[in-house]
Amino acid sequence: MRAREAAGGRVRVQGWLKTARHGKEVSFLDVSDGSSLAGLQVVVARERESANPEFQTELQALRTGCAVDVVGELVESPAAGQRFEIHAERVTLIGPVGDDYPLQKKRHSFEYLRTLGHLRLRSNTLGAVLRVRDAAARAIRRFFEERDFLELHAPVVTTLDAEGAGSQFRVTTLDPAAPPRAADGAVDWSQDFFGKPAYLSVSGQLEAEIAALAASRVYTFGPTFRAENSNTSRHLAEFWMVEPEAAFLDLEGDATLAEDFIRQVVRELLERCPEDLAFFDERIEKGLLAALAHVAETPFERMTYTDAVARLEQSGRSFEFPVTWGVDLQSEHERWLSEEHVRRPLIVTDYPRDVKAFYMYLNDDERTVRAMDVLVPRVGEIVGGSQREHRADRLERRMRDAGLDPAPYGWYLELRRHGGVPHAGFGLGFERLIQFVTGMANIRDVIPFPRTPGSAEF
RNA sequence: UCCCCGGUAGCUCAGCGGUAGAGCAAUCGGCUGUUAACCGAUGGGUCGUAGGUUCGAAUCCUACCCGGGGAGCCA
Repeated sequence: MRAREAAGGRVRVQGWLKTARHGKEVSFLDVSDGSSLAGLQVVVARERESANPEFQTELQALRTGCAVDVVGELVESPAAGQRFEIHAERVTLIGPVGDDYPLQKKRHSFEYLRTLGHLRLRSNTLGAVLRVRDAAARAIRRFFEERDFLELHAPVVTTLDAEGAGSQFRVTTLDPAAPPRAADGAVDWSQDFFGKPAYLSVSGQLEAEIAALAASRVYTFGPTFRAENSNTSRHLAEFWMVEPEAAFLDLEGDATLAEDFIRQVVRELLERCPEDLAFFDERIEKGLLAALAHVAETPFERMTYTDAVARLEQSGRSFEFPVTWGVDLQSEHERWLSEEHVRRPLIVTDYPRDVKAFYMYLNDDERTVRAMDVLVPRVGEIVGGSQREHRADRLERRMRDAGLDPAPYGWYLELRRHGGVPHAGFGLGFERLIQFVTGMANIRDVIPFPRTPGSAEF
């Protein structure tokens, strides 16, 4: 249905009615097949159908939600509101709707639409989200392809315990009512499908490190699972994550990669989804287009954690959680920094060692690690990444300091002992990126089928 | 998981101790090259669930369920 350059010729359109306006002599149907925000206006002159008595009754049934098949001539529209329209020669009602069709030709609340997971994708907003998601996914793959990153298919089921990435969903085939038990009464996981406890992956990072130390540059793009009981507009139990990992890359290069990545994806979306983004700008978040253009054109701000803390302390603002060096930045701190202080995306680097994961590269000051977060206005943290600790002795010491048993991570240490090199990567929450570029307030409305605590429809 | 707010017609909401309302949708009719069209009429609700207070509860109290906002955790 994407608009053609010129009128003329016989065309066929199959889709669903957004709205129907019936007059005495003429009916107007707005047909959409979901390929674009704007539908196509179909003009049905009643006299043309007068030879078909059945059509008179069928026309009555044409209303919002119906599926139709239209054949007619594409002509320039005489009226304002659309460039082209179809003068119908034949309109066939393929799928009628009942009186109780729940989507109306008016604005619905997103809360209500969430109760209609099987129909909400037909709404303007969710349809636009679907198209922007698709365009963003393509832009992401294009970005990495241009930079010679291999797409790595990391496993969804894992037996790794990825420290610090939240609690995991267990994967098991054991009978929950009567699992096999060892002599001491504990569940005997050796009899489970994989012979040991298994989980849905919370991150592909560790596998990506393995691959990066073989193929230099890789990225994963796939679903990720967190069993955290998080009830916010920014968290899902199942979400998509992009995780590049590159050998011979330090933190500065990692931050540059993240910045180039976000700016290129935004730039491409501005080029490829102008209609949908204009809709979000008008209906969802005023000023969105200007903000995105600003992101595409302006370099991100960068500062160290230490610097960020100093600026927060000098801000004169009273925060609910006081700022002191050594504690992680709170949401309110991140928001002040990106939304009010620098007013654009911001990369904070070199966080205190104790607030970050054990695998991050320890700086010479022994107090901070080579970590970075990309903070964007409105959404907050969109990227978290680091240069990884590639020095085996330091890595093992940090595991012990963190209270971890190095034994299960033997392979991880071995990767460093055999041809280890400096390497770095980051994780980007795909849905948060979509929130950022669409202005959608709730993450549940930027994924077709959201999974959250207590909710997993379809 | 914690704090706050809310569940009244299909949808969005008003009513906040005295027996249920509006707009939109639906149904019927009218009008119109219309644009979330417009005009008129009609139908439609055991007021989230269960208890309690009261002569009387949508309205006050308690518990639970569901939804939203914020926080924590993080992407």
